[in-house]
Parts: sequence; structure tokens; C-alpha cells
Amino acid sequence: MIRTRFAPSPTGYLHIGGARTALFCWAYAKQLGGTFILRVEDTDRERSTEQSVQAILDGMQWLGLDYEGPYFQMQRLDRYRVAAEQLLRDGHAYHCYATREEIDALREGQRARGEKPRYDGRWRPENAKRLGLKPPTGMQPVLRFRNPDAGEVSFNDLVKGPITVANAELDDLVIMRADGIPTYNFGVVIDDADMNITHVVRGDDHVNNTPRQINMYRALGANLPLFAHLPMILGADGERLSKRHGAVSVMQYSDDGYLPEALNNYLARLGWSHGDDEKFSMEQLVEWFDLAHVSRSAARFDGEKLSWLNQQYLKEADDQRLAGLMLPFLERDGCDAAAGPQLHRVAALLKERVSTIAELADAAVYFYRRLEPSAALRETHYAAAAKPALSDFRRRLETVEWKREEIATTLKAVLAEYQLKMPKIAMPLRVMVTGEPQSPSIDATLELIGRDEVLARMAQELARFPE
RNA sequence: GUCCCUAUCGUCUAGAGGCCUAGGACAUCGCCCUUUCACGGCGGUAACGGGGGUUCGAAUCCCCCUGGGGACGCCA
Repeated sequence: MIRTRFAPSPTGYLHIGGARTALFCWAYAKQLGGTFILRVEDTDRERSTEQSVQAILDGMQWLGLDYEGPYFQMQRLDRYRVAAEQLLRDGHAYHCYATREEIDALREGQRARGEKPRYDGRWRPENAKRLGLKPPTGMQPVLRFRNPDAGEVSFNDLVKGPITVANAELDDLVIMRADGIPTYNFGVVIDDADMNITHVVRGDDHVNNTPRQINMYRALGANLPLFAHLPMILGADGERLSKRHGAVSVMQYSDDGYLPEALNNYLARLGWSHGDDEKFSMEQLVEWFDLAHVSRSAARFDGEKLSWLNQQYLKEADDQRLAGLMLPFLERDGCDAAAGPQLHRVAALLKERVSTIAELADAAVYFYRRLEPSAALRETHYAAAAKPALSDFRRRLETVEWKREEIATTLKAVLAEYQLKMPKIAMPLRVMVTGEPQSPSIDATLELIGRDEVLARMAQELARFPE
């Protein structure tokens, strides 16, 4: 049985990169009838926060990624201690009393000499003995993993293929801090082993950690999972994604009016493909997903394509759902949804003209409150020649059956009578009633705004026509 | 600096030695539709980083160079 996991650290929001990793892990487990686990790696006590945990949970829920858990590493400290003791007993780990300053100085010197900064193993028992090092009294040591000195570590990455690293490149890393809290590389190994994770699917910033982790699995006598390293998501400029690139938090997309299915679709398509398919559902993703078609190099995040996808989903979204989603945006725009036409009808009329819910709400404003046309708009569209026809049209609107078709028929009748072309009257009408030069078809717009309000707005604006 | 990974249109990608005169999508440009703006339809511009091999044949395999990304923490 397949078991995958998403293991974020609660030091910030669920970001785009993490979300895609989670999405792939989730889809892979779903497809094979396996289990997808959420494990919060909260061993960095300085930076982990409760809000971040909540933000991650919120993000997962919004995206619709269901999981087993969450599990928290800080609740498993006893287990790490036992595993650490085992390694210590078996000679795979040892206490290190080097101070941070000492290690910093060591690394600084190595860098200065153009060498790869690494721990020199001075507290390995035999070295400490040779160097005459004695454990300073009153100091709690950290525990280091004793990495093999010779040979190499190879694994077959499910997306990158065979990867080999020489043990000589690896140093003895700290696995337990003096306070008994494990470091990342130790925590993941113990947890992935304990939780019987079969496929470790994670960002490729972890490929370098994998050989070290494999050595620990071996020292522990644990079974190795399979590894799949996903390429990173870069900003539009090709740089590593950061706050500087705008929205990197998943929930920011919710706040900006994106649909979760659009973000999921976009993220799935970024770095993975199923032939030429661009738009697909979560069900299809689950059915189609495979590690073999995950690309091996980093991809740039393209907000324009996300925007296009969001528009595609908006067009086919349920009107009542859109109405509900619009509410907070309308409020922000100073509109009272109860003061105008039914929101779902407005959504239906406008949804294929916008790419986010925020834009949808912005486009709906004139249905809920009057927007004054700018002086420039009046100047361009209010022609004295059109005034008689518009006045006549307004008069007829007082009694016409208030349906889009009837409004259109009436408009055409007036057009014919005054020998005017549609734009001559539709444009000023649009500006008078919406305050803007663009709107959906004018008959449908009038119908939704409602007779009383249309009559009032027209009367007000007709007075501003030149004689 | 060292190690690891990687390289097809501006961007995301299809491509598993002949199906490639390299396909799709976003973006962009043009045309059509039209009551404005969109939507939609049709069409165009645009890529295999460079050099060596292997092969009858290479975008696809190998090597080197170059470019890009990542790692080198008592962060994860």
C-alpha cells in the first residue's frame, strides 16, 4: 500500500511550492488507493508558530487536499531519543562538544581556502582521543551522525533518475541538539520510517539531503522508501520564489479571488504534463498523475496563465456559488448586495468577462450603487442629436414589460424611428446608466438594474446633455 | 569555491532514434463575430544553448563547454 506525506515546517504560510508538492503527493496516493499524510515539522522552536500551523491547515482545506493527521514532530520527542540512543549504542553516532564559534571558525577557514565547508569529525571518539580532547564539564553535547567515510550512496530518483554521491562529500551532521530536539534530517528519517512512508515526494532542494538520510536508514536498519524529487517553482524572473514576487501564499490567491480548482490545475500543469491537456479536474489529475511525466528542471510561475485558467473556471462556475464568493469583495467595494438585483443573476451576466472574483465584484458595482460618469465620458458620448431619441426611449421604458427582449424591441423601434444606428444610442445609454463605457449587452444590463433605477439614472443624466 | 541536478518558442510544455518541414497552451500580432468591453472562431510571429562523438538516421543516446537551479546550518 502506497503512503506519501507532505511535511511542511510551520514557519510561514503554505506557499505555492509547498502546495504543489502536497498536490502531487496527494494525487499520487489517491490514484493508487494509498494514504496521504500531513506531518508538521515543528522542531525549529524559534520560528515555528501556531498561526503558521493554522495557515497550512487552512491552505490544505481550501485546496481540497484531505489527509491523515496532522502529526507533529514535537509530540514525538521520546521516539527520537530512543532512536538516537540506538545509534549511539551502535557506534553510528557520537557526542560532539564543539562550540558554535569553533564550528563557525572552522567553516570560515575552509571557505577562505576554497574548500567545501564541513565538520572535520574532531569529536569522533578516535579523533578526540588522538587530539586529547576531553568533554568540558557542564556542557550538554549535541549528537552527530557518523557518516561512512568511504564508498558512495546511490539511489534511483523517481523523477530525476539515478543519483550518486560520494560519502567523502558528506560530513557528520548534527542529529540531536543539546536540548533533545532532533534536527530536520534525523526527524524526517525516523518519521518516514515509523510512518511506513513508501514514497518520499518532496522539493528537489532536498536531493542533497537524501544520501545522508539513506545512510541513516541503513544505520538504523530501516527499510528505504522510494524518493521522488520535484523541481522548484521559480518567480517570473527565474529567481527563487520569495515574497518579493508578490503572492506566494496560497491563501493570498483565495483573497485575490482565484478559485481553488484553477490554482490546483495551474500548479499541476506547472512541472507536470499529460500530453496537450491544459484544463483538467482534480478527478482527472488523480487518474492521470504519474511521476514519469514530472519535468526535471525548475519552472517559472506565470500569473497570466493562472489568470486565464481562472477565467476558464469562472465561466463555468455555478452562479449561486459565485454570488457567495462575491459578497466580501462587494462589501469592500462599498456595495450592499441586498440593495440591487439578485447577485447570482449579476454573476451569470458578468462571469465570462472577468478573470477573478475580485474583478467580478468590481464589474458588478453599478448594479448596487450609482457610478457618476466622468466628465470625459459625458463629453465623448452625450451628443445633442441623440437626446430626443433617448428621452423618447426613457418614456417608453416607463410602461414596457420589464424583460430583456421587450427592452431590446423597444430600443430597436426607437432606433428605426429616429434613423439612428445602435452605437449612437447604446453608448450614451450605457454611460448614463452604468457610468462606464463597457458593460454587457445594454438590454440585459438595463433589465437587471431594474426599471425604477434605470429611469432615475436616465433622468439625471439626460439633464446633462448639451442642447 | 566544492558537490548534486538540469537545459525545446518570451513562459509552461509535447517529444522515450526515423511519425518533427518540432505539436499544444499562455502571452503577443492580425482578421472575423459585435451594441461597447469581453467571450468565442480563424490565422500569424516565435524554440531543440554551443561543440564533439555514436548511428544509415539524433530534439531524442554519450562526452565536453556554457547557461540555469539547488545544496554546503544545532533551518526545514
